[in-house]
Amino acid sequence: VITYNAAITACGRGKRWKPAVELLQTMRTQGVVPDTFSYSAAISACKKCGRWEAALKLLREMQKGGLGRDRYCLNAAIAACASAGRWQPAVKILREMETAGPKPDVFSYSSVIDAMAEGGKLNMALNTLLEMRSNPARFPVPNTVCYNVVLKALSYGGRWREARALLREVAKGSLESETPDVLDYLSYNAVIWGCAAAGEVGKAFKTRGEMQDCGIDADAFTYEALVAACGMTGNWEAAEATVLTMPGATTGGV
RNA sequence: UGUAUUAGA
Repeated sequence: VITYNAAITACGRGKRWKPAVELLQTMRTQGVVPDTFSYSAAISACKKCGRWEAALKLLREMQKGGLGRDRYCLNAAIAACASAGRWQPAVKILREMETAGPKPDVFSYSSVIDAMAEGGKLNMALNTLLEMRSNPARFPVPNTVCYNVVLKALSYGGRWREARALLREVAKGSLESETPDVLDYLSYNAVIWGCAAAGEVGKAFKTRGEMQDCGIDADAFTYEALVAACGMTGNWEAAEATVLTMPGATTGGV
């Protein structure tokens, strides 16, 4: 079984959902019974290819076969809906988990928030995040991924002010409580891109400064955003100056 | 052996 499961996972990594699903059938003809590991890997393979319906079908198949559906399978199914922007089935699975178990974890919520964001329900995604934060007795504490999903959606949805406000609020909060940083380079890059895309060059650079202040290194994606922002306003001198601040810029030749 | 953001070309 473990060998088959590893093969299904490998199909997923290669974005080959069909062979992944077919392997489940192959197992049975070989007298090997697929387990929850097999299904979570196969559902995830569907997710990687945008096949949310195939993913939900596998979930139904598990139930029909009397195989208990665990968190991994349900979370993978929510993620499959998220990648395809189908927020409604994602929410439905989450609600079922809330009422009938297994109790949703932070993976379930980050995925469902992503589903809302990808499905254009940005306010719903934001509210879910805020709800998690305000009710730690009922919900898992939102982690980096939960914030990143919302920050990215706000940023790329043109709501860079809110994205920056949330970013700064979270940064301040983790500073005050001395908790390890919840934000990472993805959080900052998303907001920097959001500012850049809106032509808010100053805010983009300011956000990069805050990124440095909390010890996160700018990467190629960060510089790309900053240069794009300068380019948008036609400020080629600033763009060039930014390029020259990149590590290795003076040794790589320009 | 299995699940979430990982980028906007």
